[in-house]
Amino acid sequence: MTDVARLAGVGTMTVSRVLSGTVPVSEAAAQRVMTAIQQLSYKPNELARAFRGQRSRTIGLIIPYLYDPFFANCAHAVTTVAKDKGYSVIITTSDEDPETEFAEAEQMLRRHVDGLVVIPSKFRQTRLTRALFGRTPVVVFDRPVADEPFDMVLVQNTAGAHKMVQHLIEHGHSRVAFMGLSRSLFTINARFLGYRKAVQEAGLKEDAFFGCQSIEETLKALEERLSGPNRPTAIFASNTLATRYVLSALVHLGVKIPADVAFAGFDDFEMAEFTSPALTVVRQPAQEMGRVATNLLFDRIERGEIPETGNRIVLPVEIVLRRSCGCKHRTAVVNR
Amino acid sequence: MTDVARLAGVGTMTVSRVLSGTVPVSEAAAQRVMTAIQQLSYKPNELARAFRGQRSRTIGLIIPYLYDPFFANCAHAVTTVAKDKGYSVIITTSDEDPETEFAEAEQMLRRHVDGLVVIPSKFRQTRLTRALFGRTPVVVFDRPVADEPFDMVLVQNTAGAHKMVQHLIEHGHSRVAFMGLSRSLFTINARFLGYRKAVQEAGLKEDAFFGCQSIEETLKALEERLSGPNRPTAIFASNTLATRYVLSALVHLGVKIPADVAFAGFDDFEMAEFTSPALTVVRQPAQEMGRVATNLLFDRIERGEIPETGNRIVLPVEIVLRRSCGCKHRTAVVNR
DNA sequence: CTGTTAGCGCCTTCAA
DNA sequence: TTGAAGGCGCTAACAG
Repeated sequence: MTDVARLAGVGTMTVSRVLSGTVPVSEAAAQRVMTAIQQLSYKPNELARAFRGQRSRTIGLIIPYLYDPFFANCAHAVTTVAKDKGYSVIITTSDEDPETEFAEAEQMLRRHVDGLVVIPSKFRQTRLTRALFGRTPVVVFDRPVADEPFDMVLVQNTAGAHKMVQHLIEHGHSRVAFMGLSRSLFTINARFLGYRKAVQEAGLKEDAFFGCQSIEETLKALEERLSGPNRPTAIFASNTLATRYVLSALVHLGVKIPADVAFAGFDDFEMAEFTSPALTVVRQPAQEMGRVATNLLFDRIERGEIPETGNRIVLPVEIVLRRSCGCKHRTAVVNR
Repeated sequence: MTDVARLAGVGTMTVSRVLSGTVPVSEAAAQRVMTAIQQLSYKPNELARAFRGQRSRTIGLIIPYLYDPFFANCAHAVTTVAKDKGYSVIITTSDEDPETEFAEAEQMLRRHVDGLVVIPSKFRQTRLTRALFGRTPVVVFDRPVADEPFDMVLVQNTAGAHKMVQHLIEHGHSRVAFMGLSRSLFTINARFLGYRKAVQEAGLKEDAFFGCQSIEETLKALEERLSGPNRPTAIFASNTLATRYVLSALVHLGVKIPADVAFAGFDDFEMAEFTSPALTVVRQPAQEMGRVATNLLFDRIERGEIPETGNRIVLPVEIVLRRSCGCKHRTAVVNR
């Protein structure tokens, strides 16, 4: 910058002012500065700028995994909004581990990000607290943090599952099994609650399995159930991973969908219409959620305010009726 | 830091040394410093550290999209390796646009990243040059940059496609169609070259379509071909997007796989075994590629060297034989 | 082993 | 409208 100033025959402050454009600078000086910048191909040092100023123009993004298409879609929206705002994004994965998440959040704070967007790890185990972040705004999404006043953006997990299971019941199924990973994941638990509500309302018995950690365990659980006396006639898988394991098990067991058992899942994915049969699912707006969360964060950053009690925004889901539930018609999308 | 030093009754340098751990500090002083850090819950300012020192302990990652599971997997590996090394990752998407890519690369340079990992946008259109980056190491992967001495990590696009198409031909197909997005994408073109080689070696006629930009265009192209005189009996789709569009078109046209036409794709994905029928594909090691590229980058960063001519590492692909090609046996993976 | 000095590049403050 | 001074938090280099 000193070089630019010297070449332009002005002080460094004039260069700074030309760059920021906030304070009036004479036309002539501005011209000379611009030329000098060109000639020297001067690049402002954002590190120094962030260090000196109050803003790093960087936000942090913490998600469980990037290889999961759902989280990747969320992340895509975050990076897109940030780019539009001229912000950089520091990204990291927590691997669903509260300790990693905590350490990564601290690291981002040490890097003085202007704000964070986080998909928190396991509910009631996450160590993220409002106090940890001081005056740095934070928006959590997809999953909430218990008892902390963060802004949060969620989807209708319970209502979506409820509606989906109702649909299965309307197909005449009286034994619907719920397949999930773990109740310690907020979304899975919320979906389970929707499942339970629908089942209870219909006067049916609930049958939930929370051990879909691997193909093997899922297969074992399904094998038991399907050979037992209260054989389920429909299965609701609470996320795409569970869906995959369930489908694998069903193929392995030679069970036909929807003839032998009907199937519905939570979370749509690109190939869902080409599976055999096409899958009926609850579709959640992954990118929309990331976008809303990030916009909310920028609101907070721009206003410099930390809310006493965070907003809670709940986005609607859609029911996508394909074939696995037993529907005969063409694919239909039902808005709630 | 001054506060910590005062509380510990030492100079700031001692605090700095305790933190970095590079220079010996007396046991007693170190203890007092640690206690003071605890008490004040002091957090080093990484921004200042990066600004002052030579290293920002940050790398940049530029990929076309994050919503594409293949790229997301690549990104996952990059962030994982970086985390292991104690580095942060600034991520951004180029949207396959050379201008955006260029601007984002400059932005990262202004942020003084220690190195960059990039999946370059369109071949021969990308504006990334060695000169742009000065002494900052760069590793490109998945796709090369023409005429620039970057380190690059690729997969066997041509050989994989060649082998896959050979397999189709071995099934007795004499008219194999190639479906792709655009020859301006390096990978698609490389796969096309493998296709062409296999077709020519078998003395067959090539039939390639490069307009799979949308379902509609793909449908139109396929409709023409399948109703024409030289109806293809097998289709090779050169990436997952093309696969999706082709499957959609085939469903729409009521064409049965593999009875009416056989099918094979490039790039495996999680649900490929549950499509109808299970898809035969070339599997590329997405995470492995990201891992290798990032390790290579850290090598460069640690050695502080910019290669005159970049390394070119080519990773092997696998052929995953499922049902869509016409194979009757169970899924088999063939290493090349 | 430890402290002092100095300065990274920028921008806020103040004075001209 | 412009420039000079000063300092953000940290660490390399040099004393001690």
